[in-house]
Amino acid sequence: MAGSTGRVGITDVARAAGVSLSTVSRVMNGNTSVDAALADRVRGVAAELGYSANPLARSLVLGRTQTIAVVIPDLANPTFQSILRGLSRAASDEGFHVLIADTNEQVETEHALSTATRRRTDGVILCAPRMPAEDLAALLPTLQPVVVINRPPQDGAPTIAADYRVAMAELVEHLYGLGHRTLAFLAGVGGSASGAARRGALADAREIHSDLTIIELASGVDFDSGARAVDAVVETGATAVLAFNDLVAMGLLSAVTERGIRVPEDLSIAGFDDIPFARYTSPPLTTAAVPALELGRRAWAAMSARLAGTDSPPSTVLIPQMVLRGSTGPVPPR
Amino acid sequence: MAGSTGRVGITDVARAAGVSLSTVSRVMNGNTSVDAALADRVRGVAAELGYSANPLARSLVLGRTQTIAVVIPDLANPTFQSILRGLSRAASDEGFHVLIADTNEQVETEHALSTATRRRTDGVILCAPRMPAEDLAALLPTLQPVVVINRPPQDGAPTIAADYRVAMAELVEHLYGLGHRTLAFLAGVGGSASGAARRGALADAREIHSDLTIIELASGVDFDSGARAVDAVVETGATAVLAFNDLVAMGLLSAVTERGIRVPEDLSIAGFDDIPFARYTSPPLTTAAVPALELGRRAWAAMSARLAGTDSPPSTVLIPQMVLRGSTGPVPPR
DNA sequence: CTGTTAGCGCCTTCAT
DNA sequence: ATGAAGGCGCTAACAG
Repeated sequence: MAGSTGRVGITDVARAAGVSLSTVSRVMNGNTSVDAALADRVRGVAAELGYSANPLARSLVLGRTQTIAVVIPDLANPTFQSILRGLSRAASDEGFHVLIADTNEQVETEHALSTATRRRTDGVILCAPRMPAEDLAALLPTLQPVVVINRPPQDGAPTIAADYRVAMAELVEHLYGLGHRTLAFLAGVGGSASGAARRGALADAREIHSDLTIIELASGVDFDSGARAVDAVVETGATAVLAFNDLVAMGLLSAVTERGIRVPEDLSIAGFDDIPFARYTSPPLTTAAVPALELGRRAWAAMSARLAGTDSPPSTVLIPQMVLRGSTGPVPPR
Repeated sequence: MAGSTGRVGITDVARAAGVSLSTVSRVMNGNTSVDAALADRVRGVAAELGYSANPLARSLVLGRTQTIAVVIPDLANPTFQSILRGLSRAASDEGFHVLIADTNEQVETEHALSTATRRRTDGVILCAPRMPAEDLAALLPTLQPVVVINRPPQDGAPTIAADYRVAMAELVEHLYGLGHRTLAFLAGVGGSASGAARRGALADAREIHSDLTIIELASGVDFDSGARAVDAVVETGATAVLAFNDLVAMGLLSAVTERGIRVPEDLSIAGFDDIPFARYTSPPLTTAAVPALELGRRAWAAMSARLAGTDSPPSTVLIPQMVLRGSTGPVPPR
């Protein structure tokens, strides 16, 4: 293939070094059964010609690509960005490449996209919070090896998740402790696993505190939906708000401030996730710190273990840490 | 290969349909020269067996992977995130996959990483703001097809860039118009192309306004470096600050507010980029809106054109729009 | 219109 | 220790 493609192939090296293809291949793969002197010569020639093996051809014959796929719902969401970053760096440290698939919050495309990316990679790391449980269970076997992020434990796939439920419970207790008895919950988009976990915590809290009212309000998962919820929130008469995430909290905080409502004097607002910006709003946001970077790292570690045949824990759960900042305070006197 | 790998290959389909490999291949590739009835039967069998062509094998023989590589300096930077997102969605719309390479701000690894990713893809989109110009020029030919983001026009590679210079000039004029005569510039990390552009605008401004003093201060490109710069900024006696980017501006804003310095009454602060969070600080940040999503889209469009053999403009420049918010105001009376 | 025959570039038995 | 040959799964001439 000499000059045909412009790229130098193993054939060129073999010819230039006066050896066979196999020898070059062996040398390039560090096979020690090659005479040291010969090996050196081959390496010299390879270096001189700037040769390195075509990864595509290697992938085909070896059946591995040194690449993994990461499927995430929305590249614009800071939490997924952090997961991706943790993942990407960890994988890169072990010489793996990362193919990203942003499903753009379209649950319908998740199946096709993960299947498609799987075929060009050695495995997929799936972050699909809203895929129905049965669909997920049916999809997993076709994706092996696969690791799942932020879903309950699964059969045949390691799971890395943050415990949204205990974190939410902590947040509620925090507000209850401050004297709040009427809470609004900006519920985010329906059908997500972490949403169900949050809701579970709220149900528990209502059980525990009979004098606690929590009003669930529909919302999206971004700034705008938080800002748009302002009227609905005010109408509930709640003295504190649990936002689905920090984005929603920030949107609400901004809209509420424009209305002249003071936070936390008139209204307490708690976010969720602790995205990097949460500490820079004013007041800074009280929230639950989901360890997204670590989630990403662990997801890679699980994948790496599966690829190596090592077995890893079937399910690891990270506990978000509540971080108290200025956006929550005592219930206003009435 | 029937059950050997567990995957169904073209051979299985051919056998099951009682036709040759070529026929299956033709059908799967929409080659119309196949008898309609036969084609239907083959499609039926393929569907039944859940067959679809192995992308690796196709890549090897076709010489294309339907994948592009994106090299970016830091996945944690909101601007690069937006570029990536715009890129990823545009590419995905045309059926292309995206391999990401986060160089983690290590200029030394940019060369190796872009070369490595190039070999598994059909082209690379390079975002390497701090790579020395000569290194870039030398690297480009080896990466073809390649498109470059946020660098001056290059030989043999389309360039998509925002005009940091005119945007910075606008910001300076804005502050000058408000009466500010002593400005501090938080200069970011040295050696970046956009940094040079910013500095150029500052030099111009000093030419134009002989009564204008701009003091350059070292800084990083993130929150912390902005916060850390607070003492140095105060020492300069500047009444307004041009931060390298919104991150730095937000860090400074936060630190300055803690000091009891009021923004913009005591000090004006301007950011750069208009990241999504810039409008949610308090006061909201005056900044220059770099159209990062659009940068990403255009970069893909340029790549797509090169891949198709179409020619695209060798260099497109987008003008950031200044957006005036609350963090800048009239110079304080003295 | 369909089947047969070469590869794509590389790794890996199998001989020697 | 080295070379020759086969094949990874697929597409693209080349025949019929």
